[in-house]
Amino acid sequence: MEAVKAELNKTPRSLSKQARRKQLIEATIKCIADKGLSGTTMADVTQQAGLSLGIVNLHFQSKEKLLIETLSYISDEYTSGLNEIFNDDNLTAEQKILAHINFDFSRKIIDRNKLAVWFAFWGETKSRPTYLSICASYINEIANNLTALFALLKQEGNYTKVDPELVCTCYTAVSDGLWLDLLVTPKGLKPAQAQSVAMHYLATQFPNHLKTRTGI
Amino acid sequence: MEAVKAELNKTPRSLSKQARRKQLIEATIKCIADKGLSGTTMADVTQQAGLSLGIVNLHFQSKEKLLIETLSYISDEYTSGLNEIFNDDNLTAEQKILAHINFDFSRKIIDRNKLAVWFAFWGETKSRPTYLSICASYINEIANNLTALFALLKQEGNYTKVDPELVCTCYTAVSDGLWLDLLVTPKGLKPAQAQSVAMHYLATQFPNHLKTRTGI
DNA sequence: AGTAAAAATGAATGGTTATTCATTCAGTTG
DNA sequence: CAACTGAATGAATAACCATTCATTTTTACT
Repeated sequence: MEAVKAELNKTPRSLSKQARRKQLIEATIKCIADKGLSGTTMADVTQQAGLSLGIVNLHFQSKEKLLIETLSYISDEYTSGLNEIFNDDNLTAEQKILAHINFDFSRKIIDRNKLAVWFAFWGETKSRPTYLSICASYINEIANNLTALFALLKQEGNYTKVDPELVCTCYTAVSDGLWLDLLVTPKGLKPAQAQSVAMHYLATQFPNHLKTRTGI
Repeated sequence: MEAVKAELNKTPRSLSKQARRKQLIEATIKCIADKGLSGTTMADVTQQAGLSLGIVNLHFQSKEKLLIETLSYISDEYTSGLNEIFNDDNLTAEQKILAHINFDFSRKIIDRNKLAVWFAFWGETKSRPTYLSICASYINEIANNLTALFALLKQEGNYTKVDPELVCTCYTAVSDGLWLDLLVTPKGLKPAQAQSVAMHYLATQFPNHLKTRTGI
């Protein structure tokens, strides 16, 4: 999240500090996936990182701050990936939508450890407003961008009956619901299947642009 | 969940025992919504119920068992409501689907306290297989019933291109995703809006039977 | 009313865990 | 190489919390 600052401030010391924080955040992701949010202790995290017990407080002051940084970390990864797509002037609206859906179901994003972290935090959202506030801003930003893309495609393809805002809400819900499926998997949904389900929905709205793949 | 047993075994004593368990489970739901799964202590639950500290261990043996019973409680409420619809021989396939969607977004079900509990447990699912096993069986049962209904409607309406299983997966994802929206609500989605989003999806598949309401 | 059984209470217990900080270790500089 | 600086360690601390159980209260039945 402070990658830029780290780049500029490039003494070996501070770089290593950045790296250590990242190492601890990634250990935290692993622990939350393995033991749940309530089940992860400082001892777990530091052991997972192969470091000593006191290290988290040294770098993050408190457990709570480590958790917040962990949520920010995966939020940033997701948002910045999408922004790259939105801001790529070489892509048409259709291509951006395709890139978006590809990204939503790419290995990097639907990694089950990270999904477990997402849902662990969402589950605590009502009781911890801080967690919500980290997500709230990016959720709205993405929704606005996506709605704009759907509006463009509507114009381009003369889909007079399409309501871009509705499609955005519905697509986002499909995507979130499929993420949950991928995490929970009693049915054993595979990433590629999940992606084609999402695609199937968009194809109902923009049939001339997007074709559903065969089968699920 | 053992309502039947309680009915048969109707001494005042056992009825009261049943009632006390329910009281504690409902206090637990409130606490999980207010303080999160990790933040809920025995003292919180018993205080919320207006009872003494030791009462949970008396009725549930342990905190873990209380949590499991709480998840079972809301699972059963959901499943039994849906089964009533599925098993109602007076309804056509179309009516059952409509009843299903109405139920999915009824006050009783999308109560934010209960949504918070659903997501709290789903967030821990990967690390606690017990939680998953409670949900897994009912998830598959509902999916089978719903798929069958979609297959019926397909036949009835000659929707040759509809894939009932795909529609079931997608509808379920939409519904789950909207539940998340209703819990998190940075956009402030209202229950009625959520329902019409779900309806909008089904209308893309069965346009002659289901009409989307105007606006979201 | 009297008694026995069941339910409820909450102080005490013991285990767990976040945080602190005196000490050790490693890297840098003159 | 010696002195210095900041990172890392982990034993000790203090707070928290689930569980236990001796005691009290309520209920059921005679």
